[in-house]
Amino acid sequence: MSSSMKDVAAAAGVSLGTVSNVLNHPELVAPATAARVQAAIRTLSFIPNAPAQQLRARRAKVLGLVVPDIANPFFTEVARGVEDAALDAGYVVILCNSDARAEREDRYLAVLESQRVGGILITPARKSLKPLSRLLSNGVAVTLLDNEASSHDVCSASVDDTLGGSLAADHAVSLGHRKLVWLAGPSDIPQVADREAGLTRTARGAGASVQRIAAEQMTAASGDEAMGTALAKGLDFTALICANDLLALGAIRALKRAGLRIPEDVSVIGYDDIEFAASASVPLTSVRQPKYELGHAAANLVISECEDPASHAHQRVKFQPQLIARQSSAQVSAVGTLAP
Amino acid sequence: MSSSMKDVAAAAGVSLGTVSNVLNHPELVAPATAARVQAAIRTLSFIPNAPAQQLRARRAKVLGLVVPDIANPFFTEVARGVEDAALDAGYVVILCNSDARAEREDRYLAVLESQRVGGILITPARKSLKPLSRLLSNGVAVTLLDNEASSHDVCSASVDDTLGGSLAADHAVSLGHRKLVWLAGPSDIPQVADREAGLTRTARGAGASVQRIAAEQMTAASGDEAMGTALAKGLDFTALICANDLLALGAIRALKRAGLRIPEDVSVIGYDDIEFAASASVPLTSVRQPKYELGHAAANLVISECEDPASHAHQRVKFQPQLIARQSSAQVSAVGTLAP
DNA sequence: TCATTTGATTGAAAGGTTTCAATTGATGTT
DNA sequence: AACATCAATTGAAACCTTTCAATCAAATGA
Repeated sequence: MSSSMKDVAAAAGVSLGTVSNVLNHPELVAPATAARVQAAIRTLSFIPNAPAQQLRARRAKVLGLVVPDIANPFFTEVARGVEDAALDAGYVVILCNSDARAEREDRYLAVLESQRVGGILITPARKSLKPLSRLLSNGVAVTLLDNEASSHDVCSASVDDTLGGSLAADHAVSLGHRKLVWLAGPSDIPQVADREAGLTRTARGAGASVQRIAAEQMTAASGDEAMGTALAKGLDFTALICANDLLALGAIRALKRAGLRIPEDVSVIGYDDIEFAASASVPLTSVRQPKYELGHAAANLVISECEDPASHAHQRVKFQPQLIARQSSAQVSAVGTLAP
Repeated sequence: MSSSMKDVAAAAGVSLGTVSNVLNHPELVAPATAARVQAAIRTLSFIPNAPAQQLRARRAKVLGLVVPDIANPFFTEVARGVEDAALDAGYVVILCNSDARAEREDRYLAVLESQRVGGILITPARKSLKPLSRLLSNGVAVTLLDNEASSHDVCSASVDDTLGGSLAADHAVSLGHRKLVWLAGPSDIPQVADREAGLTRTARGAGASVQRIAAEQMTAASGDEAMGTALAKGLDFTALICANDLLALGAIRALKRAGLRIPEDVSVIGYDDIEFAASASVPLTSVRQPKYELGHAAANLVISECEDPASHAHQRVKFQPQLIARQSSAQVSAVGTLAP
């Protein structure tokens, strides 16, 4: 059905090599010939066979995008940025949700290796870059997404999470809060660890206390559960800072169930500023990250490495977060909140 | 760097064909030989070259997923279903956001044709299947996603949108509402048209009136804008039914800005039941669609066609929607709402 | 023992592209 | 008229896999 360069060559009465030259090195071929070949391409509606090109080139114009969960609006927007950059450069994106599980991540990395993708954008499920070393030594371009590179053989695009944590703490403190609760996610997520570090440093520096709660996953359901459990045990605080907006949305549900008013009894601050933060039951104060830009920048980094590995210098792009104040946070009230 | 079957053959002291047989037809090779080959595969950590396999097979174990916008949580969940089914079957998914624009969709279809993908899952940007005919005649398996097939050369997986519209109308009517507003999206989206048809038929059958407003896109921003404009012009209604949840979330913002209370002054009903519907400023009554299942089923349809095109019979899988009542809808109040 | 069957392995071809050394034909130089 | 130069085109090899007809060796049957 679909025609090959051989068919085009026959139709135009030239050799295979010439067709290839028309496509890849037009300056080498006589204008008249080129026109004849182009005409043949159109009449046969020839479309190049990408797998054959990939076989020849030993690298595919394909990127693997490995994220914990595309259902998290943060990553959804990042993905849009990645995809737009990829399409512009003639690349295609394979979507890989690791569910933050090492086993599933490994499975995908093997698939991507098999596909001979040119580059991988990954928000790793674990700290070590070991699982990526095979790929790296095979010349696959790897860029860390929303993680800062610690080693020197990869690029990274990230947002300053320490600063973000600090911004959240500043905001709470400036509103008079001194008893903070930090709703963290799994402790092995580096972004969460950085936010926590920035938060606690800034909060304690300002004389505020920080109690730590951990949710099992970075989801609303998990945030609801963790907050519910903590409230049941008793908790003395006036502000809640969450590792991301999904946790915050879940936590708000738990707080409301416990009869607490937001922001009168508790101020809540999220992280990411997902689109739904603004339409939440209480519009959520949050630390905004430039999500689309993050994805776009990361994709451009890998692509540039793919296109010209020799002259590529690894880079670390770091964006700045920004605090967006909404109704979920307010001046601390005169009366304290519940004790056990 | 990375080793080929040739290397494995050399290491194991057998021919290329034997290595291939170990991988694809193990029953043909002597156990001892097989073991030797497997050992070589492990020591060389051989991973098959997918592009070469694809070239040979003339079809890649790759699916194209073409959706209007992955940032819409509805499609995000659908995508998760697709991806999980694909991974289980050893397929990989290329993510394509068409932005509901024909031009971008066409661009992606060309890319997917070039990639020689085995199958395509698509929520088309336009009614006609013309743009897909090339693919179809090249033997690519196509399954319509969230659209019912009208022709007989494709499978489809969809949700009964007419019923969904009807459920929404029933709900409003049963709460005593007689003046409904339908906040539609672009009129060329078939899902929206079906929902509207079900809605108006049921509503009028019950003696309720339906006024129509249209948003330009299926996004919260667009819903906010359309609702705001309509309210400014004056509107007499007690219930608002929206073509999807994003529109509803946006419309709620506009309603609140106009000083209307939900559900006291206006009942609002969404569509999709995205995760955030429950955490919205007013928990949203919505028509739930089995999103993950939809994606999963659609992916399994294409995959089964890819695997065995000969014995494949095209199918139309249709899911049932379900109304989820939350706080945004309530019994109509004694007093009417605002008139111009 | 020879012929036949069975089981295991091999070698070569095909799939579509790109690259590069080699060839052709024409133009310009002496 | 013989030669060098240059532009345009060609042919073949390589990328890696799968398939299938062909080969080989051992075992079975007569």
